Amino acid sequence: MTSPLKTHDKIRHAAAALFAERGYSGTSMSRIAERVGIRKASLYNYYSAKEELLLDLLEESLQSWEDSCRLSLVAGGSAEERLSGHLLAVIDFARKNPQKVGIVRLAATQVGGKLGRRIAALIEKHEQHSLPLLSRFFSEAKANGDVDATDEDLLLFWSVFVDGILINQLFATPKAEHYVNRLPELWRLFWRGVSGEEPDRELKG
Amino acid sequence: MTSPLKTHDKIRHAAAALFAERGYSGTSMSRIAERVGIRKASLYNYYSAKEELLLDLLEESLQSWEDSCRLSLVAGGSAEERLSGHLLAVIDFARKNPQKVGIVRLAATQVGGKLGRRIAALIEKHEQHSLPLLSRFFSEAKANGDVDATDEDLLLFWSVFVDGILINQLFATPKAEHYVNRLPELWRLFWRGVSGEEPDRELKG
DNA sequence: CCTACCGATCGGTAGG
DNA sequence: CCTACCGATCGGTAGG
Repeated sequence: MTSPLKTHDKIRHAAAALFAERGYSGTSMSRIAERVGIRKASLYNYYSAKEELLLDLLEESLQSWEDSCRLSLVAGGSAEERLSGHLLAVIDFARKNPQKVGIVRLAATQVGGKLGRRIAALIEKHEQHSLPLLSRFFSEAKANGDVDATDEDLLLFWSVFVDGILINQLFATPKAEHYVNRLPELWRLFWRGVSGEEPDRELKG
Repeated sequence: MTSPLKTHDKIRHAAAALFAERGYSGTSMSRIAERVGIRKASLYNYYSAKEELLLDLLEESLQSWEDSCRLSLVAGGSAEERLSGHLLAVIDFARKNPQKVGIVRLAATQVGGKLGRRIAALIEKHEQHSLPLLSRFFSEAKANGDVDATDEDLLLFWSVFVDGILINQLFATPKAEHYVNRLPELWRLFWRGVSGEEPDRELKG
């Protein structure tokens, strides 16, 4: 019973796909319009400029990513269970929404100019929601003796670990499944690093 | 006694800086020429097309990266010393050559079309030099009991770790120094993950 | 949502 | 290494 997409949503989908594939400058408004099946000028009924279209997509990508991953971290269970659950949520989101991750990656690399500054501000705004949550998680885990390092180092190691997985999943596209299949092993090495001990149970995806 | 740069080198420097900042499509041949101080048409005495310019820069970046990091892995010392030395070499190269790393990142994201295929082929060619070296390192380390995981998992965990650090260093540019200062702590967590034991000595950059 | 159009700029070539 | 130029396309607007 899926109703046909409204034009505005078709624009979002077409633009997300093209931006993620070809980059911001590499994607023209005409090509987006062509994929939607309308004329370029009609796009300007929905967005006043190409820049606004990208920022709308970025905002939505960041928001839905945050929404998909926040809960897992504050759910019940041991620190190990909660953090591994969070990892699975992040990876799962990236697998199911490669274009949204692509938009975030694209935006993050667009550092120059006014557009770059607006993007940086948007990303920072969202980090102010997600980082404190992680920070609190690690301090509690440390207080409980579940992990063995300062909160700051744990947060850093976590960022490195997650970003590294995402990058490898995103770039080595033909081998992306390979990485996902190896998550339990990667998790074992990661958890041994942060806790100094073997994980209690194997990660299951 | 640094002699003035020849035009060809000026072109390479200007193009690398602009590509790294603005991306491939976001950088025009006129702008490159402008920064060099010549006319756009003159660029075509050095490169037959914009595409060739990017590929030349990419080849050179990959080659000099490889040259800077290969030795550290096959030097003398314990497995821990060699791998941590290799990590320092990689990070140090990235710090000193942000534009070269930027070119590689840019190129890796350019997946579509004929250009994307040529880039992928170039990157794959270079991986055929570097990956076997790492692979052999991990198998020997495992045979010696220095690490505790399969070679394949170690290689994967290593890639994730290094790429994660590079990404965080590249993107969170204002805080890049912060990451570099935390390398010893990150290394400790990483090494505990791969070996199951505390490192013998602190990493020194 | 369209046709018709704007000035600017794109990558690249001719010819010297 | 230059001037002069090419056709194509860019983001965006006017007006309906």
